[in-house]
Amino acid sequence: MATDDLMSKALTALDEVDGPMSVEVIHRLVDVSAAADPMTIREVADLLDMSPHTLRYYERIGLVEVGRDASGHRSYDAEAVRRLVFLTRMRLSGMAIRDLQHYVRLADEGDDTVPERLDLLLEHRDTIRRQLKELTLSLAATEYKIATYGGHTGPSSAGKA
Amino acid sequence: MATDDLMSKALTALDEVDGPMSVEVIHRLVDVSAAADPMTIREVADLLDMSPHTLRYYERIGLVEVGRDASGHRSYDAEAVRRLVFLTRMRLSGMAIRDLQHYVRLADEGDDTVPERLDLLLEHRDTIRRQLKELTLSLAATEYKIATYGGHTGPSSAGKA
DNA sequence: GCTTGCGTTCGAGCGCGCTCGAACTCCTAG
DNA sequence: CTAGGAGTTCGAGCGCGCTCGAACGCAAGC
Repeated sequence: MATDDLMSKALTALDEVDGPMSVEVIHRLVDVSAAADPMTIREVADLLDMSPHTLRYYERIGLVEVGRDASGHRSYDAEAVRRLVFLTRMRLSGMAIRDLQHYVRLADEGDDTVPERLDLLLEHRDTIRRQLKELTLSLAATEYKIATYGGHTGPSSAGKA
Repeated sequence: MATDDLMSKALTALDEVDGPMSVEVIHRLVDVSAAADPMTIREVADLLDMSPHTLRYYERIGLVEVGRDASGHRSYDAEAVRRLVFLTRMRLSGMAIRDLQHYVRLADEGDDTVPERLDLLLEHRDTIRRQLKELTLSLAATEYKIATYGGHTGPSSAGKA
């Protein structure tokens, strides 16, 4: 499959900014959260850069099922983590919680719903593409404005304040 | 100035999808709302793809000043339209209303605040770049998932339903 | 003249996606 | 034995960005 294409695509998007997080992000992206053993809520929260509050919220609205350990604490297995990685990736690209609930419901209904899920994904892909275009325009507009203000349009403003 | 660069950049982002709106969008982008004479709220709303409600809201929270005609109706002059084009462009790239209020306040204070405005723009530019990366990752993830579901990763799903 | 339609002001309401506080349980370290 | 810290459940609250409804004004067309 064209996984390498996707990878290189993703990697080219990672030049410049951020730097040290690129590897981590790629791992998250393809859910190489490999680790077999269950994680605590804190660990998952740190991994996905979200709060434990939000993780509990996602569970309670039915986005993910999470087991408990002996003392009643949440225990996120590989499956749960995988799903959460996917969910946060979709959230980051603007998919509504409502739609994720729909998707998850379909996923839980089994293979019969693959076509419908595929449709949802294709639609979302188009949405992302539209967003990319809008953002690119906004970037151009912002850089244009920066130029009129006499700012240089360098790689980053990181070292300013 | 490097306006042509920005233009071609923006244009390359417009291939594929949408088609007929590209010219319109470019016009909006560089606020070639050229038209000298004032516009009605409906016209501005249509131009910017937003509701009259929202335009009134923007005015009331101080983002833009709008005059009235003889019968008390809003009359958007070129300046107001230019500002609204800019504001919606910033909104589309995720700048918070609060920040736009700040920016507008600075703009109304005169040229002394140009450096601070420049800072805000540089920061926003970086934000947009981060978003572009996140979105690109999400797109890769989505296409990956589509592939695992057996979908072809063509240019668009437009002709499906 | 009267309706229709688009505009006005004002304040309230809403959907989204968290976010928080209270009250409680459990484990661990000192 | 006790204090601290991290987890739990439950329901309520909040910030954002609109969005709407009510009551009204004005101007054009039948």
